[in-house]
Amino acid sequence: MAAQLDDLDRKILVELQADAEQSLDEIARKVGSSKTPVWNRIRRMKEQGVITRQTAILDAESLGLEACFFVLIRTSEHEADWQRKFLKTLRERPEVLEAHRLAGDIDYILKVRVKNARAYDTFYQALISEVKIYNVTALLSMEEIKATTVLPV
Amino acid sequence: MAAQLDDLDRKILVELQADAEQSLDEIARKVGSSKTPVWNRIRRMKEQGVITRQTAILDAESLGLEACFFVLIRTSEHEADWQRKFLKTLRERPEVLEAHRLAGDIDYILKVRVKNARAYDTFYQALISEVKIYNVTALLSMEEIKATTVLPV
DNA sequence: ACTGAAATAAGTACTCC
DNA sequence: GGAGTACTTATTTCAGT
Repeated sequence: MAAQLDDLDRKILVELQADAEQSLDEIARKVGSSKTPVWNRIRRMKEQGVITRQTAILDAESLGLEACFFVLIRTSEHEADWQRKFLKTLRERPEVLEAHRLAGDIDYILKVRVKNARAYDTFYQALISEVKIYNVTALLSMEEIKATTVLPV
Repeated sequence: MAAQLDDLDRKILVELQADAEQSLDEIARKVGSSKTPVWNRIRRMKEQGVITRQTAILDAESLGLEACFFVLIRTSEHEADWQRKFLKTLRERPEVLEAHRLAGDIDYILKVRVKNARAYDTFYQALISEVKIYNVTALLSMEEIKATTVLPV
């Protein structure tokens, strides 16, 4: 699954993660190469799935999404049918930004972005009405210390 | 802090979040407008900070980052000096993708992406050697069910 | 694989409505 | 505030090394 990447590829990825709006010329200059090889490598990395997509990152506060919760979920149900329904709900709800199935004591963790605590409660009520959940702990974020999409390459 | 956005602004944000590589013409067509207003609105939203930046999203697996941990941290220290050092450490470490200060029982939550469990342990040892921490629980992700940068607009 | 240049397409700015 | 258009700049392709 891990792609073969050389130093030049990695330098290009650093630049694209920092700012995907830079022109090819600019990226080429920064990584010490020229347009064509940079372009060919970007194309190859897109084909290989190393570069998934290019997106605009928005400021949650500006959109009025001022509350962020991490939700720890324990469940008693582990049947295929229950899980399918649960996962479907998570994928469909736009306020769920992340969802992971965990090893150990806690079964799932979610990251949920909403307008305020009331909106979280609405989400929570909807979630537990759709699927049976044994135990839920919501952790309220007071301060986003760091949030980056930049992976170390 | 919340910006005033109309329907057209929101439609543009939907498109930019879905795929920031689309041309202005394409976005204009999809949102039912023309180049000039779309361009002016994008520029305005960048100035206002609604659009933070544009970035390439990479596939963690392709980069060999196969392990993801959520780290719950309790601390006995709440002095300004300790906190400054702790936050500095988190911001400097590229494997820490997210860090939030929480309300309640648990003080901090981190999202950490590393190559494997051994790499996590290296990170953990480095962290606790730099700052005094009362209690740490690491939750290992078995499966990334959902991970999106798309905010509901 | 990289260089350089040519062809195509997109971004930017201006005028008019 | 939006449409149309002219101008500038970037992306993409291709021949040559």
